[in-house]
Amino acid sequence: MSTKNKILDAAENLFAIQGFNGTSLREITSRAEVNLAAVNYHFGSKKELIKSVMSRYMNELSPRLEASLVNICEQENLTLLEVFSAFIEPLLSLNEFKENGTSNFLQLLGRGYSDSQGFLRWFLTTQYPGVINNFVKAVQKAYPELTTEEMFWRLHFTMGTIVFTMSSSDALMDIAKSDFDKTMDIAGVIKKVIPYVAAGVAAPLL
Amino acid sequence: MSTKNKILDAAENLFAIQGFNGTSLREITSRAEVNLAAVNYHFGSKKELIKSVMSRYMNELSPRLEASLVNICEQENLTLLEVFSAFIEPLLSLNEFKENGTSNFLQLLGRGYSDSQGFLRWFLTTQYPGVINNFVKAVQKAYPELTTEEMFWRLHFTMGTIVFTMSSSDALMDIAKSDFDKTMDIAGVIKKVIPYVAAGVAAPLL
DNA sequence: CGTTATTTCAAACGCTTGTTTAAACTGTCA
DNA sequence: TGACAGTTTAAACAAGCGTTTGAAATAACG
Repeated sequence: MSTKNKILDAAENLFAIQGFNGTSLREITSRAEVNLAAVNYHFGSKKELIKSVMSRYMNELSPRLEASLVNICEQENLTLLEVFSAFIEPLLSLNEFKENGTSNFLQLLGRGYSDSQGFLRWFLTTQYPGVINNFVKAVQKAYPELTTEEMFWRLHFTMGTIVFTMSSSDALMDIAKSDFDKTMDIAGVIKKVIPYVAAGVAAPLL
Repeated sequence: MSTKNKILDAAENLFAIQGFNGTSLREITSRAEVNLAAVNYHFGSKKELIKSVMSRYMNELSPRLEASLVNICEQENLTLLEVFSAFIEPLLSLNEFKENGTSNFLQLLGRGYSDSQGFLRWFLTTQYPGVINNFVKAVQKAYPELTTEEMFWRLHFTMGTIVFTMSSSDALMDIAKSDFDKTMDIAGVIKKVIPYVAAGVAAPLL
């Protein structure tokens, strides 16, 4: 395995657990068993390393996501639950792409919204605008009465729910294990959260 | 104003915007216009300062919150929307206690879940257990079919929605202003989010 | 007043951070 | 073989961090 990939893998796992600010280059290079200077040699800076870690997932995910959403849009009598499921399916497929892929990616996404003053949010929305556009289109088809403004709010609430849940999923799964003696994985958590957000978006207008 | 309070105010605002790890003591003391060593003199350490910032709010909020929840529990035919409204009212009252109180507190709460490897979560749940207990009781009365485990998950989803929304409320309100020409304040955002989370918690069991 | 106790202050401490340097090593091709 | 590009390495860099120090300033009290 190349030095570059060793760094990407180590960085990804540490970033997911400890956040971007909370992970030092020395931790990364020591876990990757490469020299400290290798990060700056191969990526230029820590910030660029973060972008590379995210891009590796987004380049894999973005086409699948758009395809899945476009596909579901052709369906008649579309429900919100189906829309969200269409969104989730490519996410879960990241586990085939990489071990713990789904979990890592969603946790990284969550970190990106709280760490590093939102530069990751800018990066994702400007680099991958097709995803959100197709998602909005699908929701609009499933729930046409929803005004654009109301949808704006509810989709951001949904984003928040997912992102927050994933970034603290380890802690939540631990509590669930000790309180209810139920072992849970990321897919299980997602199964719990989908009905929640679907119902939220589908909430009746006042 | 005392040095201690100057530090608390400066720390609170900076923590809310930049997170705990992202804010240095030098930033805090320079904005508070006090000496750097004052933090360690008055609070002992940065960690204790964080606790103090949170305690100032929790000591104000916790009794009001419990009273409001106990009060609503006496009602017949309780709905989830009423339960959440009972929770929100004391939160909004923090604005009378302190300028930007509601917004700051909720943002800090959000930071506490992602920054500093969750020690704040431990702090809050062990120091203020009454709040969550009463809330669970109220939800249970409004929606008795919900199992304890399902409620655990949905309440954490709700927490995530609120916390994420509040921590990015400034950005969201800006977008709403430019896209829909609608000026929004924190109370307005909360009015939007309440039906969403109420519907989420009330989602039918599969 | 003088004597404590409390609070402030500038300066330094030891440590960690991301980044850079220049030398050493590796493989490739003439 | 010798030369050259690509890569790795140990060491150092400057800057920032939380914390500690001991003396100066201030407040409180008999």
